[in-house]
Amino acid sequence: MSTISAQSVADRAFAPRAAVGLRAEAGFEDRLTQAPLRRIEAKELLFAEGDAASHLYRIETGAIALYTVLNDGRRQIMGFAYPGDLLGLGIKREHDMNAQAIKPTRVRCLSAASLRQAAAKDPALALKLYEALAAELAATRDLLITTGQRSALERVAGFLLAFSRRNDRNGLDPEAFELPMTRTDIGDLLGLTIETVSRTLTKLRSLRVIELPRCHEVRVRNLDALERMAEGAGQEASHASQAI
Amino acid sequence: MSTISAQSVADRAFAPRAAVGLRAEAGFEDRLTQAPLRRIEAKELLFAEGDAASHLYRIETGAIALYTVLNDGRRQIMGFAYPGDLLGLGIKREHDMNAQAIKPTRVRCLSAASLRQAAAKDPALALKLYEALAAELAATRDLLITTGQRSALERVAGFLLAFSRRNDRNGLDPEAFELPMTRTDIGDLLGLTIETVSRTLTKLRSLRVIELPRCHEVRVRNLDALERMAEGAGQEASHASQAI
DNA sequence: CGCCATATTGAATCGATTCAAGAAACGTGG
DNA sequence: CCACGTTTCTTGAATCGATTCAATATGGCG
Repeated sequence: MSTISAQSVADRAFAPRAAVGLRAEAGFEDRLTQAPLRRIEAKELLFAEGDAASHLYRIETGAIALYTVLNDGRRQIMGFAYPGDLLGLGIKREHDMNAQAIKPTRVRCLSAASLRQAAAKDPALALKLYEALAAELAATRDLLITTGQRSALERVAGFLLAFSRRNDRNGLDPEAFELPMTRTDIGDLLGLTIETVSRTLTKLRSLRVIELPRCHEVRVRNLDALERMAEGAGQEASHASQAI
Repeated sequence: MSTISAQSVADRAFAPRAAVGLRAEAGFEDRLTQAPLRRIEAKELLFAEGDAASHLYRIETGAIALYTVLNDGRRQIMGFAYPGDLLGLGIKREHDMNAQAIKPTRVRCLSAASLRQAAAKDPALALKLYEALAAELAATRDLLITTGQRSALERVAGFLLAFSRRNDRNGLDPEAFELPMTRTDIGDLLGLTIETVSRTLTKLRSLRVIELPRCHEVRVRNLDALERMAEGAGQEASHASQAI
């Protein structure tokens, strides 16, 4: 559910994929370390809808929200990008979304034109970009399942769980993390109002599943319960997985 | 909203993209016309979740639903694929979705392994695959906005509008089309129940926006109104697009 | 310290769902 | 070709989960 995150999808990916990635890694990583670094303040836009899609970005530190806005102001966040994630993978000449930092952020900027040229000559690089795009698609599909099918409790539980799992992958504490975004951001990601997000967090707290020392700080008290709630163990006797 | 459809996204794409596509078109099209044709009955699966992702498919005739099923049976349709659309664009070794024909369908089958090899040597082909994947991502994002932000009326109106526009692109009547899928399918795409889909269609009919000669046959009576409803002109005085 | 953003909580409402009953459409076999 | 059974669709009534509106509370920051 953390979306956009190539890492978050790695969970479900297969070993050979990583192996292929390694060959390309060298050249691509070189390219990135040489790429200019850009600093963005919280709330500043990295790019906006309609801007020329001149660069591919990689988040170094911080976090960025990707979103579109409907003509009446409703906003759908497509995902949050965290360190290591790539932004701007499309093939369009202009961005069709807004990318806004939700905290001070640093990104590496690669020229889209030269990257495209390089990819035409280097199949390993091309494959790497293809994989990154496929990962973004997988993350978007995850979120689609969430907004299309899940209850508020499942959405919020799943959202929190994604932080726990990301921490786990990164060797950090899977039972304590910070929410860098506002309740409004969470709501606009999950298709809920800010009030519902707040109420649902309160409910998880009163169920002793999480603690909220501060409103942007989460401590997981019962990871199993959180996982069950994300899967829809709201109240009903859990339907046997594949039983008839 | 018709999702997955490379065509449906072409609307929003830019001229140079098509130009680039043309060069690759020749080789790719050759490859496809030589590829074996497979016939699938209605309700038959082209592939299922967990199957080896051995092939890339292109729909020749018919229609296919792409979906995932949650452990408790809820189903999210990610999109419908129509003639010309590509299926199986991922990089994973196994499919992470089900592809089920919703009417008798014919598909061309390309070996994923050989295609991958060819793409490594032919940047134009690689770009074509990349574009197709980007189109699928764009379509999925559209659907995410729909399920995340829109009301039942907006969802159904937008869904119908996609058929109208597809017909328009194909030189067919934009005011008459057939719905190849069931109400259940529509509901599982849009994140609504079958009853809500039915009621909403009835509402559009009683508002004289559409006619339903048969339940799988739609005639648009007021395209403007349908477009307005898809954009959220439910009842409120439509907010000026970009006004402050 | 005090202010403005953000977050929480409550009460009333509303849109969509659920449960339930028919109606229509479809396919199949007589 | 019609009758039948089955599936799909429609419609109604009651319910429920999430939203809306409104009133505090909290907290980050100048």
